[in-house]
Amino acid sequence: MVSPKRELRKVGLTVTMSRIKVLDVLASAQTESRHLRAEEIYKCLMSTGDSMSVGTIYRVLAQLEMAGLVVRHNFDTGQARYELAGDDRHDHMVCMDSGEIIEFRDQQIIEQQKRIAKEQGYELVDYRLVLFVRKDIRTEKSVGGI
Amino acid sequence: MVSPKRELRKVGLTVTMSRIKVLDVLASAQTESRHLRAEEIYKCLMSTGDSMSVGTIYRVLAQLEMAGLVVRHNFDTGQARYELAGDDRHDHMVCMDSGEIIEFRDQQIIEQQKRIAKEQGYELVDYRLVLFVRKDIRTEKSVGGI
DNA sequence: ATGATTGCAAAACATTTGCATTCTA
DNA sequence: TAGAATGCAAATGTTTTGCAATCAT
Repeated sequence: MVSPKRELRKVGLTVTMSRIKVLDVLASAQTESRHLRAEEIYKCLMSTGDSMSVGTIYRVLAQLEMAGLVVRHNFDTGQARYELAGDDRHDHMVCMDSGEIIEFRDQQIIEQQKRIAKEQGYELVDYRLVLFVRKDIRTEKSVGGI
Repeated sequence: MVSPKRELRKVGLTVTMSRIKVLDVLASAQTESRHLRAEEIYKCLMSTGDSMSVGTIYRVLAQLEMAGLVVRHNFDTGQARYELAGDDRHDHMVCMDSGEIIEFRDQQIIEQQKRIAKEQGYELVDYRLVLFVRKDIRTEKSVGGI
């Protein structure tokens, strides 16, 4: 994210402190590959003295998501997690032991999905893919009995 | 599902009216390839005169899920949807126009995922895959700019 | 100035839980 | 009969929203 202000203008949103602050928090979290919940963004802002109401955070996130600047995830059942949308579309794997979230990109899997959709007479518009993984200890295991 | 009672005993759950009724509703919904929300199960039971508290429905669904008799999905952000667990592991695509949910099975995509996990030094334990699709009208479109 | 944005608190919503009652084995 | 399951309602946790005050252009 070059400049929050520029990004906001580019997508037709007015430049406000709230939006800039939320983008800043997400940007700094991104360098650590973190995916934040609204509550975490709120606490993060509070800790730096930037107060903002939770309601506003949700509103800002919704607007940024609609504008395509932010992506919302639902890894687990529970709270949504947010991250900056980059040029690089990627998916996630979640380590079931450590809770660590690993990002990955794989063109092949997207092609497969397009193929599957087409086989049913549909066109792929979007998808959600999350892999639940464990450190590879050379154990032969299958998924869902397959 | 051969017999709800037998299934319940098999997984070590006592046979109660609530559990049987919920399994029945899910079984009849399954023939229409429906994935029900707790609220829908509740209404379905009410409409046939079988009253059951919402709290119980959630408790029963949680138990059935832990026992492996039921699978919980989170297609959209919002309420969870439940379906009977069958022997056949399958994934879903959601039509963005009609809201229709199509089930599909594809071994190739699972192999791809195993490969991706392994490339990162992990072992695939489970995954969530949902394709968002639209009736194929021969429009060339790409996903996420890819 | 004016329309969009925000704070605040209440509302909405799905889901969970405590406790007394009822049911299963 | 004992222990598990249920109804009911209150509690929870996340997210949304109405309205008056404030801000961006």
